[in-house]
Formats: sequence, structure tokens, C-alpha cells
Amino acid sequence: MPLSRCVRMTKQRQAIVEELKTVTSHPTADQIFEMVRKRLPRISLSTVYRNLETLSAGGVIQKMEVAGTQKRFDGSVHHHYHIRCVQCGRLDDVHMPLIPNIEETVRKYCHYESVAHNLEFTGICPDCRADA
Amino acid sequence: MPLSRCVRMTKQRQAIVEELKTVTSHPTADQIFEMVRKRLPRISLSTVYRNLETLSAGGVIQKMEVAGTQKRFDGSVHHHYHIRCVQCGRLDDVHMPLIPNIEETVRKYCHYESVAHNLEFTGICPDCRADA
DNA sequence: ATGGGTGCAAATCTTTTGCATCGAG
DNA sequence: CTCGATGCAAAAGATTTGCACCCAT
Repeated sequence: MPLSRCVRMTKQRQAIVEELKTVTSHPTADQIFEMVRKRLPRISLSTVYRNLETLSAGGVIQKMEVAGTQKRFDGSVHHHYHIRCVQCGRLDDVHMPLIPNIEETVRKYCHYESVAHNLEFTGICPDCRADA
Repeated sequence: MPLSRCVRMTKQRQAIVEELKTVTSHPTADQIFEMVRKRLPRISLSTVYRNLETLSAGGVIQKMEVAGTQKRFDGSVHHHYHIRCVQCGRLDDVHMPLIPNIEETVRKYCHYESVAHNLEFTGICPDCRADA
């Protein structure tokens, strides 16, 4: 039960998790704020920020390690790759198999420990391609 | 001659490029500012920001696509992978061979065009490991 | 000489923090 | 009850922008 890592399950935290699980996009903190706000009009942006940190630290949601000016969050916890549109910033999942054994390869080339990997693709998304 | 893409080669731009080429680290804009400042004490931080954008757009330097709060830049233009310490934020090159044909694989799984890839590893760097 | 580049300051955008109050356990 | 969580406002940190002056071409 991953929720156990949160000391208290407040209605704000519950709403954040639930809203995040309803979308397949990878919203930023302020997008999540707008989503949750419809249910809890008095929630504050700082509560959203604080809880996104808490919840991802507790493994309930995932803080994404992607380039860009804003942090992004993912309601799905399993490891998968992403592709980002260099034109509009849109971010999609890529449902391809993970590269096997790559962590072992890295260890041969540097002296870091407990290595994880994160693969991000960039390109032009279908919408931006259509606009051009 | 990649420098040609810059309309004018000012002494500020020259200094930024030269300083960036002297280091193998991946400095942030303000670190580059401090480096260049020793040569051009009157340069402003906004000039550094503006020129890092211009120079990377022109292919003279590389704007790095990595996670983190600050943008990072690389004097080397060739494609290579990076590893980031989750504890101290340090960023190193990983001198392993690039994954071949991965862009082709991605095209089978999504409808983006002109896809590039960027692989980032995370772990604990030797220094932080020693501290623990 | 002229239009892009610069330096400065102010604005913007995202995220974090201090603090009094609230409410889940 | 108690202490962690919240809301608000203010601060902090990174980056961008407006504008008058400067200088590379």
C-alpha cells in the first residue's frame, strides 16, 4: 500500500492523486492545480507543490526527470520512456520495451552507484507536423 | 564554420565560446557568467543568457536537454550521454557508445517526426558515496 | 551609418518558505 | 488533543524583456 508513506491522507492529497490518475498526460504543477481546483476551490498552489513532492517521495506518483522549464508529474509509477515535441512542448509516452541491461553497461564507464536510466526522445508531434 | 550562423562575432560571444570549450563540465548560465566575467568584467548576465541561446541555436555550442532547475551548456557539440548525481546534482559525461538505430524503433511506437534521443543516467557519484 | 548587440533594471515565471490556523488520527 | 497539513502572502531563484546606448560590419 504505497499511500502508507504519507503520514496523513488529507482530502487535498486524495484529490491530487485521483486527478493525476485520470489523465495520461504529464501535467505540470499548475495544470494539476487547475484540475484539483474544480473539486477543491480553496486549495492553494503551494499545497499542490508540497504534496506533489511528498507523494512522489512516497512512491504514490512519479516526478518526471525530463528537460524543460517546469516539473512534470505522472500518475503511473511504472518506468517508461517519453517523447517531447520540440515545437509545442507536448509530452507523450512511448510504449516500447525498456532497453535491457543498460545500467550494467554504464557501470563499466563511470563510478556512480545505483544507476537508473531515463530515455527521452524529441521530435515534431503529429499536430505540429500538420500545422506546418 | 559554425560561427558563421552568428550574425556578429562580438568579444562577449567569443569569450563565452572560448570559456565553454576550456571546461569538460557542463556549466549553468550563471557559472559561465562567472567564468567570462574574469575576462570581461562588465559583461552582464542577460548577455550571457541571450548568447547561450543564440550560440546553441547556431550550433556553435550545445544546450543540454537534462532534468534539473537550471539549464546547462556544453562546449562540445557531439552527441553523448550524461549521468547526474541525485544527491549533489553533479553532471558527468558517460563515454559509452550510442545506442544504434533507436530512433527507428521509436517511429514504430509513435507518430512523431525527426526523432532524436537523449539518454540520461542517475545515481550516486563517487564523492557522495564517499561522504556516506 | 545602421541595425544587431549590450548593459542595466525591471518584469516574469516557477517554486519554495514563514507563519498563523486547521483538522486527521 | 497534537502535530502534521493547509492557505495565504511574501521570498527566492532562474530567465526574459524593455530600452537607451554602443560597436561590428
